[in-house]
Amino acid sequence: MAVRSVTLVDVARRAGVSRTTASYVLNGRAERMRIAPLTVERVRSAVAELGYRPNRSAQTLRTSTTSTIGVLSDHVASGHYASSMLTGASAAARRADHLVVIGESEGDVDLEALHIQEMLDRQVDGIVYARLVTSTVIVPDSLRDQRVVLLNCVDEQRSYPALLPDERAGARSAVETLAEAGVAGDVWVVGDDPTPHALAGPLRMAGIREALDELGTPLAGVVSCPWAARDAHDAVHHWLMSGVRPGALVCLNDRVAMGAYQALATHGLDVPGDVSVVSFDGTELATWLRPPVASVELPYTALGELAVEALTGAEELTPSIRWVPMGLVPGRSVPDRERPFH
Amino acid sequence: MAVRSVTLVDVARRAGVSRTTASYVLNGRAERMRIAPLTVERVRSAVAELGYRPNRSAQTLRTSTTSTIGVLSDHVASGHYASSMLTGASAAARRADHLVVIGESEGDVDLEALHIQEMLDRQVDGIVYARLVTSTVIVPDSLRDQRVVLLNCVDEQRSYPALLPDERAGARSAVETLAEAGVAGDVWVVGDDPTPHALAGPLRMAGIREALDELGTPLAGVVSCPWAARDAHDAVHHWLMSGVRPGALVCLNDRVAMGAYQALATHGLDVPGDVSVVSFDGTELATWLRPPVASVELPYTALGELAVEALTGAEELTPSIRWVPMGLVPGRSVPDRERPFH
DNA sequence: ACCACATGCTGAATCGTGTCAGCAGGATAG
DNA sequence: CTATCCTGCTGACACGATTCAGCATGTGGT
Repeated sequence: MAVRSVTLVDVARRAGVSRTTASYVLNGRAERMRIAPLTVERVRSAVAELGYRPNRSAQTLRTSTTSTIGVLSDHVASGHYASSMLTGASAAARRADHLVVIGESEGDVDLEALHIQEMLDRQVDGIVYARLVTSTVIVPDSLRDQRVVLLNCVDEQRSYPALLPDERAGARSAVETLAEAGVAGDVWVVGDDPTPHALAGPLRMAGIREALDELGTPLAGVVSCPWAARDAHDAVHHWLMSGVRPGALVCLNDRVAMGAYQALATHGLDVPGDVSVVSFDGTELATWLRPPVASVELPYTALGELAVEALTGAEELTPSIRWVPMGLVPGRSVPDRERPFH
Repeated sequence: MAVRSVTLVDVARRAGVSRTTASYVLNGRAERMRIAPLTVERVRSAVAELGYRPNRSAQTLRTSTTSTIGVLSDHVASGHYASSMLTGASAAARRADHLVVIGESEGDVDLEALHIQEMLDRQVDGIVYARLVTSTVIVPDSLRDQRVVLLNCVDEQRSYPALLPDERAGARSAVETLAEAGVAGDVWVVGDDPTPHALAGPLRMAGIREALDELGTPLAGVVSCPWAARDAHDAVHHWLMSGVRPGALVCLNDRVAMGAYQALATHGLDVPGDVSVVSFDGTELATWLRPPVASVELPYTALGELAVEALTGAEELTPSIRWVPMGLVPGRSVPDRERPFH
């Protein structure tokens, strides 16, 4: 701070060349500008000896680029998993020599506007507009004409590039997991579509129905409840009281699966002995249950990475939806076909 | 982008004054510089009419300040709760008209060094050096002479200001919760200190022991296990097999509590009817258990806020540890004295 | 001997702002 | 009438980089 830092002039002086030449070397224009290899070498070693680091603000002032990506989200944190989106974003940013600045709107439009203003003032090179829960959004006008990628959401006009988890394919793989294990008996879904703008529910349901239909074993039914552990417990508990004995449960998220586990235990039903269970989200919670539940993973890390890669890459951004594959976090909640009685 | 943005020159021209005068007005130096009130007004309205926003990079180039705080962490995400630290940081930053840039080192020293370099290159006004798990750290040399606040960690030399959860007081309040509920029978701790540099375990143990000693009912014993659901289940399960019947369990974190719940259920023990349970961390997991477990909350949001406030504030940063209070997330895992039988 | 051309480099303008030093002109003092 | 002071403003340099246009010098062709 106190010591005046090394500037390009210092480097140039040390290398015995002009500032211009030094600049060309550092910006990889040495070739095109016909700088002699020997001179290039002199500049390079001057940089190394002096520990020169370019002043980012000065560069920004000239070039209007900052090597910075803004990530704007309604809730960075609250969702246990969503924050791994930041992990992905941060990693991708580093690879591209960028930095990530974050803004959390907490669902408040005014707060969001302020964050956007701050980011634009700082001339971020691109903005990731993210939602915790997959949903349809109205992108603020202030982002028009900016480099924007929507993460886990889409705008109604489809005028921005968007990244969404491929829930449909994910749902199919959940059903396939059950099929491969040779699950006998009826397959039921637990949960339903809770909020109006949320997209995951319907897509998951569609994928499940499709896959089951193709297998010739249509969905036995749906136990409807909000996507929370407590609600799921109560719903499944009452449902089991009626005497139904399902072969498998497809829980629409891990918290629902947790509630279902609790209810199954109360009724003396063993997982996977009596009932198989698969779930969605792939949170750590899935691994904490006994037995761990097989869960279709929300690809938050990949979403974060892909979004930042799109923004830092040179390619044009085209408005279109990209469906990001969901992996399966394996569990012991489905019988193992190889060793069925282990 | 295409349209050249409004600069201070435009404002000055419109107000019919020099750039200097406009600058003085905007920096609140009008008074000291004896700018006539009428002139001030003219500049103000020119700013409003033109929608002028100062160019941050140009300001930085002159002043060497960026109104930006860097948050450097080993794992922003993986810990379900830690990310609320970012929520706090982001909120506090907004209040101070600052922005937060993040860097996740994933425990890799080289990666950390790169992130630090990027942040220093961008001349952040301060850095929050954070750890997911409370621990003793060695702060990289590159941060010497920078404005740094340690969050959830301390350096051995105690040469930086540090924020730590007040685990000791938190542990006492956990025990008090049990005492107030009139818990009968022996109190046992589940868990132990798992990793060498982690600080939370010993502090929690110390607080628990102190509080119990003061109550005249010393700790009955410790069921030792790593801080994970599965390990806790196995440990508690085996322990219960030996016939012990505890009055209350103090679980050293929520995942341990989850494992303990599973084992208690296997042995037909009811919470809180047969055994009371309190826990630490205050994650959402605590609320998902049946019944929800009372848990001493890690104050991540507050830590984030306080760290950023310290860095954006004008006060000197003094090397010292500040213990941040931990709240109690209420649960139904302890009998309610008012209505003991529900 | 002359022009054309390639080679290897540099001078100077520019980005938008902050701020020191100083300048006109009127009021006041001696 | 001159010297001094205050009021209200402005000129010009600096921050550290990028980049266009141009300037010597050598080299080959006719």
